Amino acid sequence: MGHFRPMLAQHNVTEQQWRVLRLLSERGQIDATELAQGAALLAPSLTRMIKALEDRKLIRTTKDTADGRRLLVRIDDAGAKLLEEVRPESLKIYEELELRIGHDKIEALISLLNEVTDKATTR
Amino acid sequence: MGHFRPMLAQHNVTEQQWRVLRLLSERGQIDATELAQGAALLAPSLTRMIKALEDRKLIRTTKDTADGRRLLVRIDDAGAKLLEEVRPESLKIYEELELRIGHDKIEALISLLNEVTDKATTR
DNA sequence: CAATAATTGTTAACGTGTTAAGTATCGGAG
DNA sequence: CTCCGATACTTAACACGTTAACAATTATTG
Repeated sequence: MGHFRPMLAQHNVTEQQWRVLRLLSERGQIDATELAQGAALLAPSLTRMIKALEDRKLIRTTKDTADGRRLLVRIDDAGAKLLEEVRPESLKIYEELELRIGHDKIEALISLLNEVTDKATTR
Repeated sequence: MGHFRPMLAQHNVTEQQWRVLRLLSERGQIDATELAQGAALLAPSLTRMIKALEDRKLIRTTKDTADGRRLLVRIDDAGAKLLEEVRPESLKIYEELELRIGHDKIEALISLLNEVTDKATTR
């Protein structure tokens, strides 16, 4: 991820915040729990992040009227704009990494990691 | 590492602190830079940790007389004792993991990770 | 030898990971 | 309808990762 961080830093966004924004861009309006799962964040981290991102108008939140416990989150204009600005460069970095490491090895690594974390978690 | 943390938590030591203590136990007295490299820690993290561990008498430090910039670190009695207490249980956990995942896959994973991080780091 | 550069470590500021405890709301059993 | 457990977050406390700026010491160069 060290390859992406400089680019993200220029936009004052962290890796995790970027992940959250991309997820919101893909899925539209979702609740915090789904967001946490999708972005691989724990609830406390997400709570902090939502505040920060909302202050910067990158996202917007509303309480679910049907279930008062749920917090619905969606991307805001500034967030969508940021993603647009970052996209071309991020695609380029991905391509470079894939070129350097090789598609097969990336697949193999992801597969092994999934298997291991799965078995290691299955107590 | 989630398997080790509960055990380490009982001794009020983090994963990283454990790594530092093991390294000191293996290598004897070494300077902070070597320690940081060996334990995969950045200098600022190590600075904080050294203070914490020294307060708890788990390690001891002295300034290098030959080179006044260097800080020499070695394990202290309480630290060695802690390692002794943790060792049997940690060996057991390693065995369980190896049993569950399989030796070959662990090797394959380590090899792939090394290769990938190497290539990904080479600019 | 003096000025400057490089090395070693520290401090500060911020964001995140992790655990535990707390609040608010929902849902179901009695 | 009420109580009570479950769910969805929030808050707090502490440790680490990361970057940048800084201090102290050593090495180099002119």
